[in-house]
Amino acid sequence: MTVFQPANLAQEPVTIADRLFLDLRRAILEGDMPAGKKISEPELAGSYKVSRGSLREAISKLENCNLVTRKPNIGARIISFSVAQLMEIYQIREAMEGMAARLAATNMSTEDLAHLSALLDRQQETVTEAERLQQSRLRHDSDLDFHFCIIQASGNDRLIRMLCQDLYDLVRFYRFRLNPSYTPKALQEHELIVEAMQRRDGEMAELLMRHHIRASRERARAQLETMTPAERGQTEKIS
Amino acid sequence: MTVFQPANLAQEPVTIADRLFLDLRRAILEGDMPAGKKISEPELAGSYKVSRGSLREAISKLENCNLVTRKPNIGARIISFSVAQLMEIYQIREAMEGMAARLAATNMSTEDLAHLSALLDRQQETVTEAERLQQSRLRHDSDLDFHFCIIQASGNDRLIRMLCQDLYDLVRFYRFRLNPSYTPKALQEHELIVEAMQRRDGEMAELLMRHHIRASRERARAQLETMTPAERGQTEKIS
DNA sequence: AACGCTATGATTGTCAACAAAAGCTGATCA
DNA sequence: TGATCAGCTTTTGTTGACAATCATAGCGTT
Repeated sequence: MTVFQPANLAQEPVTIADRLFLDLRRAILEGDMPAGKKISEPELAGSYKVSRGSLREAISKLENCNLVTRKPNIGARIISFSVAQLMEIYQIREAMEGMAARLAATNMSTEDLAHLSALLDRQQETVTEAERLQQSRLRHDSDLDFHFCIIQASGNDRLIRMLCQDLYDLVRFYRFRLNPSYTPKALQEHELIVEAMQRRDGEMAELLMRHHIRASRERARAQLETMTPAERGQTEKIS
Repeated sequence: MTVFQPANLAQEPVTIADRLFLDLRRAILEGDMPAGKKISEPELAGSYKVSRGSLREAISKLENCNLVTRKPNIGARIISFSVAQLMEIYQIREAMEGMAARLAATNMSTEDLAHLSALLDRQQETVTEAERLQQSRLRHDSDLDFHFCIIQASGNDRLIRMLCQDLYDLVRFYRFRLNPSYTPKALQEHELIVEAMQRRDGEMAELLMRHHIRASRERARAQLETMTPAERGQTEKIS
């Protein structure tokens, strides 16, 4: 089995609650439902033409993905945005993806490594192309692909689930709203990581991955500080 | 707020599904429900005197804790036991708790550090006492307390939640069934970690924590290999 | 005018019945 | 004898109605 599968671990939804969960998740991630908004069960159930029971099950799944929070007898609401939380996520990714890179360095098959390297080459071309088209989302997606590949190659199933299912939904949530600038530097860091993995140097791969994520965190922080208060206002924590 | 609160983050359950969730979780963790067993909704709902709706909500919460798995149209079952999965958990803890120790080294208040040091002293006494009474569970609980304190002191709320809510239920699940021997060596390693934190040396605290968890993993692995096939048979993966 | 209390409306939690799917039993046929 | 399929049973998914809880607005009191 190769690790090069689409980032969307798309298992065909068989149940109504499942389909609803996927729809709602997409809506939240892509900003169709504003961050921090309270969820009205009767209203949502009506607009999606499902019963409240199925909706509650879908909401429960969203809670697993950390995309909504629920309080007893009060209700659910979309998570709200905070810079502090984004920094926390970067810290966790630093630790976990560092470990993933270490494991991937020894576990990844040579052909998968070749594919990963090819992916980077394509990205190099895409960067200039995307730059021209102003399609930053293109670059972001390929950035996510890179990280997904390495995580998948770690071989640690639980690590994969914790990252891909639990944490990366949050990453997408923030990424969509921040639309961070994606510097060529990040691509260089990616290449260094792959080179270490090609040398099967797990220790170095981990160090480089941690450095890369820490650097990304600082780039995001710097970008946030340049944003106008108005831009941040929409996204600031609502509590 | 001090980090020295009971490991059971006990918020009084207000809803039936909540209370049921806590009951079931305890039952699973303490082995009242055998690992790998299929959950019959009508049966469980009957024995706990609740409706299937509430039960399903509780099961959904158990799924979040990674204590049960659910397949559509087939049902839920208690997670089953596998050595490979236990090793995976140790790897994740190595990465995440290492980061927690690094953060705690700079965040922890001096008085909390003093408390932690005192906790270790008490454990030192308790070890001999427990040794005499053959109450290995005593030692394990205090081991968990140690790790909980450092995680809580990291200050990273999401890291705390991912570890304390998601991963440590699994740790307890395995710990109850393996009943691992708790060597004095582990206590020494704990002391080294605290000393590094007292020096506010986050880098070293992380290294020592990672070393400690890696060593614990190898101790667990070694102990597993000495177990008879019969002992392991009850706990082996049922698939 | 400000604070607290009460009644009302809306929302969430809970339940039991219905529909659909999976698993099993036993009969049939090669 | 063995496999296959039909029909039945059991289990899960889904729904709408009922009960409990929370938020709000209006009133009265200090």
